Amino acid sequence: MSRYDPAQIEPKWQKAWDEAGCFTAWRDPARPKYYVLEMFPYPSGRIHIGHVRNYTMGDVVARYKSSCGYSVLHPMGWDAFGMPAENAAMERGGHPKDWTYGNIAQMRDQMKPLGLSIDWSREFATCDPEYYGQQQSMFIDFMEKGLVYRKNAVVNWDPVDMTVLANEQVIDGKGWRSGAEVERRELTQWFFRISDFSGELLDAIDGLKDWPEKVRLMQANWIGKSRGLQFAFSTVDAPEGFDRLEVYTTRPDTLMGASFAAISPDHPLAKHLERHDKKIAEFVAECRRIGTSEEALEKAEKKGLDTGIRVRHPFDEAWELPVYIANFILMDYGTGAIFGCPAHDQRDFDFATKYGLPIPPVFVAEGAEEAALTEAYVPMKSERVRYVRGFAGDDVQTGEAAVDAAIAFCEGKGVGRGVTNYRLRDWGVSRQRYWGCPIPVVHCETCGVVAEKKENLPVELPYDVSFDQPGNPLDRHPTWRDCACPKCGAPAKRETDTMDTFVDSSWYFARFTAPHAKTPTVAEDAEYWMNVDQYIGGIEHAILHLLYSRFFARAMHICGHLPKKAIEPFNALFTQGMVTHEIYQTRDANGRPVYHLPEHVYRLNLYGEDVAVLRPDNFDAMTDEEAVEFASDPANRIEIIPSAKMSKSKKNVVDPMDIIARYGADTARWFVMSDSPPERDVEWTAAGAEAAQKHLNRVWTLCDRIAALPEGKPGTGDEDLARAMHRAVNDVTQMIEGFAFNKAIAKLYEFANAVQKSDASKQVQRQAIMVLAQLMSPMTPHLAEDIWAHQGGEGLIAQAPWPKADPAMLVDDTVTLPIQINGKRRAEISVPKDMAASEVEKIVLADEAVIRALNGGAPKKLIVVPGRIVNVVI
RNA sequence: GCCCGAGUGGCGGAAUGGUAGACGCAGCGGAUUCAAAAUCCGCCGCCGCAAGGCGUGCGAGUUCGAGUCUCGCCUCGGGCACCA
Repeated sequence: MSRYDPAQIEPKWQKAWDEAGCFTAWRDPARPKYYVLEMFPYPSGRIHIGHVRNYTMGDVVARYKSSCGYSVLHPMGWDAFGMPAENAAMERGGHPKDWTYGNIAQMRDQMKPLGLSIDWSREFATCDPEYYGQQQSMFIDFMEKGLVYRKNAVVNWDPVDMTVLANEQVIDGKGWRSGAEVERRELTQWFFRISDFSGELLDAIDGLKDWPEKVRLMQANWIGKSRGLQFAFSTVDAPEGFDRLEVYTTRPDTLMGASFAAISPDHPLAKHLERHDKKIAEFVAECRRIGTSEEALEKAEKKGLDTGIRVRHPFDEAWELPVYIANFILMDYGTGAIFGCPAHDQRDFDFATKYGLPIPPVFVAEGAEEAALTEAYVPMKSERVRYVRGFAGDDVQTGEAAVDAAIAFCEGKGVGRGVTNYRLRDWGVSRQRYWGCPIPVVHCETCGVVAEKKENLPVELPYDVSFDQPGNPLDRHPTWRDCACPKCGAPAKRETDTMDTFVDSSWYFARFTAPHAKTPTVAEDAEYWMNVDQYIGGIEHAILHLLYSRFFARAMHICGHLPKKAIEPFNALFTQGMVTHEIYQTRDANGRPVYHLPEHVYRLNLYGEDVAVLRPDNFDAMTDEEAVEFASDPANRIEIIPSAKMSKSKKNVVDPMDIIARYGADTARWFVMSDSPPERDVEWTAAGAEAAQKHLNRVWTLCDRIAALPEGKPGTGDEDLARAMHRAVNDVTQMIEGFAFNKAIAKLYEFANAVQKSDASKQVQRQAIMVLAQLMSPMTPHLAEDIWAHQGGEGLIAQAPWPKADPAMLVDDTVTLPIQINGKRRAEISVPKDMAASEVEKIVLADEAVIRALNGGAPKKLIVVPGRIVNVVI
């Protein structure tokens, strides 16, 4: 009798696949292609269970499609630039490059034992000069096509560390290391013109049929198309050059409810005023301390300052409105100036209340009378309301109709024009950091901003940098910065900004089609492999990464790097849920949170209370009683924060390597695919691994037992087992196609139970176990190969064609119909599948439970849903 | 604050508007064993001896029939443009 020993069989079959070249992708004109891609990982150093879940899902699809006869491309790479490498260098010394490549090597070593069907010959990291050099080349192409430009933009500035901070590094308005109040500072930065594509990116969402509806909605909302009126107020008492104030509104129908005008602290008028007015300067400075994130701005207390300037209402010269500077107005949206209508906007209402401004209603609910408001009245735009201060359209109309009428009216009067606006802003790609793709540009005193010559690419990052001072090491590098102007040859300075890491991840999927080419892509490879047929990744990337990639694909097409068909690069998208874990927290002397890894925490249930303590050094030497006693002391307790997305910064990560070492990869794979639906978050618990292991053992034992049956052994129930087999093939296939892996696994449990209980002939049992192995092979490929070989299967299961269900074996002759009385199930009957409804009715009315319920009377109604259910209404 | 999503037994979860709880975990009972592990068989939403009643976050509604559809809430999670 053989034993299931993953430690022995897993390396064996991985070697067999390698030797057979099972996973090397090649252009095969004879077969349809299938490109399956999981979002590539950031090389943090260790894979976590979320990676295992993500890559196993992709692997199931890749292996399944390969069995179905497709020529499959399933590559892997590394999203390798970014802040953590620099943070590590600052905290622990060392170099970001060494840290990153060291991490990649470790993670590759951790991933390989999973037995993923990856074409490792295509692997690359975005920090490879071979990759980012091509990215620089495309940056230059984008410059030539006018897709790139420079403008001023604000960043978070830490005045103590003298460095730019990411939003993540700003905590409650303070720098994460220095604790200093963060300021906003303007820098000249590089931008991609994604907003030129707003309309197209929005319209094309309709074509993304195989994307989750919620992602399409989120993208549409992010792009944020709005129709409104842009017009200018004429100003009173404004400085020279500011005799007009342009505002944009999506509710021009509320113009008669205007109560004030407000401008962003970054508005040119505000900037002008702060130079001459101390109070304004102080207020604007206060606004700038809020930070740059939209979340911070929206959550901050709404404040404003009256500038003393007035504007004239466009319909009434005598009607003047005060102009405030307000901290919640975004310079990037519309014109950076608004008029406030407090009656119909809660934020404006709060503002008007705070500063004692009038709140005139423009419309009231249909049938209601005008009355003083205690909160803003904001009905749906599609709702009909009665206008009491309307000026265009009907008295009673929907908001939509009123907006259209108001725009038409204003255009007719020469007050502004209807415009379509988008919320989407241009993509700022400049980062004042070392560990990123250098922007391949040179600043020359005579020629200005000049693109580097392509033959000089890649502009490689210098290795000799130090992280002992804050700020960008490229800025203070002694020689790297100095260069010759590509145009005139005079001494010039390199751009020291590097690119946002989102740029790196916006085209890697295209690069995988020709990963080592001397151009960004190769036409025939892109033509054959694009698009990605199935993209799989976290829901947290639903907006930015996917939107940037959609833009990038268009830009690459414009520059001739992708075919037209690839401008929407991902045919189907699946967003997997996240693996969550609870968080363990203590606080340092300054009250700032400190997080702890689960492996350093002893977690137990103490008299019904969930308790966590940090494991003391001598924890392993403690007896259970001592450990409980230690945990009982409230002084040792640490805080448990409810389960959240696993993140390195919160340290709530678990190590899948332990599971692989202990149970083998197939168990880990089986486990992460079972139970939770793949699109849903799953909280990590260790309990299920044992169960998965047990089941795989059971399947192996079953295989062994069947192999040991005497040849030609007759049996009973051949037909039943054959039917169960065809049913399993049909169901599991459907469920894999539909990304319902947890349900596929439930079916596989059922089928395994059926095989185990069967006393069919050896021939049928053998067929059943081999089909079971095939159906399991996408999830547990090693075990499946071993069963296949044990039963004398031909070749590798990885290369065997996917089994097909015989439709004739799927139909049952009789069905069980539940009988409901007034919608509650009361009985059931078994009838031939095709029995006429009238026949069914007769049987139902003769049923004992029905007769009892009717109590001699006749039913009000009798509903027969053929093949499903019967409902008797009394 | 704004946008998006999710809530079903002790737990993870099944359920084209049609038998709520498939499948698994945990638990309970039994077989095997000197004993244990492993394995196998059975039970397993709640209340109730039973008949029966109640049950899908809360409150309404549509329907012969609602976990599923509509409206209003509550709670939790994701994103918010420099985290990746």
